[in-house]
Amino acid sequence: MRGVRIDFDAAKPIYQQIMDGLCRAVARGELRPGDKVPSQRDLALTLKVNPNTVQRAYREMEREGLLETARGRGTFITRDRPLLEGIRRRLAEEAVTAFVDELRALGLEREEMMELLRSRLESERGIRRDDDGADGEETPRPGRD
Amino acid sequence: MRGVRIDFDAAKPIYQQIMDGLCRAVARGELRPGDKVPSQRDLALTLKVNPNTVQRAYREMEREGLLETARGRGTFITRDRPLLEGIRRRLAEEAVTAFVDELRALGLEREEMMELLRSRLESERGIRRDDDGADGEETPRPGRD
Amino acid sequence: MRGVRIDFDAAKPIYQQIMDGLCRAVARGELRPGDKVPSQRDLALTLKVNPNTVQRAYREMEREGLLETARGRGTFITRDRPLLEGIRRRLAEEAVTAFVDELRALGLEREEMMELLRSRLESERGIRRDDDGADGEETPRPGRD
Amino acid sequence: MRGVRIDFDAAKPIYQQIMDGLCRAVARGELRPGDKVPSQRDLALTLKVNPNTVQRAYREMEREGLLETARGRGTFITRDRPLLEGIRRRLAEEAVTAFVDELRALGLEREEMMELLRSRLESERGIRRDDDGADGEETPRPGRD
DNA sequence: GTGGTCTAGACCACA
DNA sequence: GTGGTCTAGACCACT
Repeated sequence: MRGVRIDFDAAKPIYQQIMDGLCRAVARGELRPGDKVPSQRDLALTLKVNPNTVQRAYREMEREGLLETARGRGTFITRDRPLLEGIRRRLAEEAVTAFVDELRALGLEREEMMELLRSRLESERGIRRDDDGADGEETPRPGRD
Repeated sequence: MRGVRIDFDAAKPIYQQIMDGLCRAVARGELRPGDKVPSQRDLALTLKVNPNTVQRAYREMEREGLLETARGRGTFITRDRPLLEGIRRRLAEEAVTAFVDELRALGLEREEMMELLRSRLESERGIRRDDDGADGEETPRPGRD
Repeated sequence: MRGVRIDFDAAKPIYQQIMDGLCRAVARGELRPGDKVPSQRDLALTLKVNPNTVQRAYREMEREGLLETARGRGTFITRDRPLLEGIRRRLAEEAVTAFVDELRALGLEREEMMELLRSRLESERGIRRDDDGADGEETPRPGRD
Repeated sequence: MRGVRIDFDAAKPIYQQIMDGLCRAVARGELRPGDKVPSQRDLALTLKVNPNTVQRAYREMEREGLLETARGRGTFITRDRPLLEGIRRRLAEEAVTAFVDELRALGLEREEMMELLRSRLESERGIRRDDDGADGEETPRPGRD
């Protein structure tokens, strides 16, 4: 859960930011099938948001099948691995679609898109060196609780 | 303005969808510096939206410098080419940033991102033929967020 | 919306009672595809519940596809008639299933079930005379009939 | 007690599921007046639930008069046959009430209700053969821990 | 301590 | 005026 950061000024609602954070934590393997996620109250405290907001995020994710709640015991990552993998796939596909659609709408050709991405990844190579943590991604995490 | 499609169920506000559509039309060269854009009333009619909504879109774009209003004569794309190019650049950069950030959050490496994009562009090569390349909206699904 | 009554003492959450009431109003044809449903605030006032509670009911029904919201204009019954009919069918099927399962668990045979239902319908024939339309509740709570 | 199945994901509290299961076992004659029921510990083990949960179920049933505890000897089904029969009757009546109310809310007429039930019983005739008739819960869902 | 429901009231964005 | 989000805090039920 280390990677979840809330941007209170973002256009995206907080509860969706929480969902995104959790989805990605699972996609990255930081949270594994069957793992317990923080209690609504705990997560609310650490993120400094209202418990209701966390609850909404959890509820929506339960609807998607990502989470399962056990009355009085807590909330858990589903053990349905195919579903988890499907979510990861879907998120990646959506990212590609958004990228390609947007750039095509701007009139870029295939080669330009590839080049744009390549140069970005290249230029970031140097930058992302010391900042591992400012972004919160890509670092292997220790076991929780 | 052919490429502007309004999705009334999308999460994104309609006035922003209009702004996006216009920005992209300019970026693509479909609308050129100094061109007259449709009157607010006309655009509202063709898009079947509330005139207030078009007005808001135009107002915001005027604030950005993209549009200029000549009282009594209509509204025009600015002739400030650097500004137009800047907008295009900004949109493209934002798209790359969103793409890279999202995929990194999912744990993908540089090579995987490149590969993902390449395969998508490859697979689309045959498919996209009839639909003019003027799609421009991320998710064709209704209602969700 | 006439049939929606809230039982604040029922075990079933209020927002679900609202959902039930609306579903049934649609099933009965009282609300038709494309109809506008009361605004969250209005319904909250008439039912004397908190607007948030109505909102939750609406949100869940939107998720089910029964409702559609148009930004700033209101909330509407979906025009997807097959879906509506499907909901009606599902509700009826679930009722039958619950009935049969429960009575079978009590050891009743087919004929007994039929007889039980017949006698109930028979005995109600006289009672239900004046109160038609003022029903819409399912709770087997005290003080009825 | 063979018929008691716990659905940990169901909306209904586990202790009530236990109560339901026991009530029905008695109603079906599987458990007879004066019979000893499993100790709280044993039942908790076989159902894989928390002993507290079984305790609560037993406590509530004792309150209803269905169970009687003989200190040091165990817990027994009451010998009060009228009370047992009353419970059975009550459960059956409640089932009928729920059924009729729900279908009426959907706008069905008496004849349609009868027909709906008849067709269901008919169609099940062939299917139910192997599974002992001891199902008793509405929605069969997976999910365990 | 866990999640679930509900209220009251605030603020925002959209049409 | 419409729905959407969020907070604060209360109370409940289950384990």
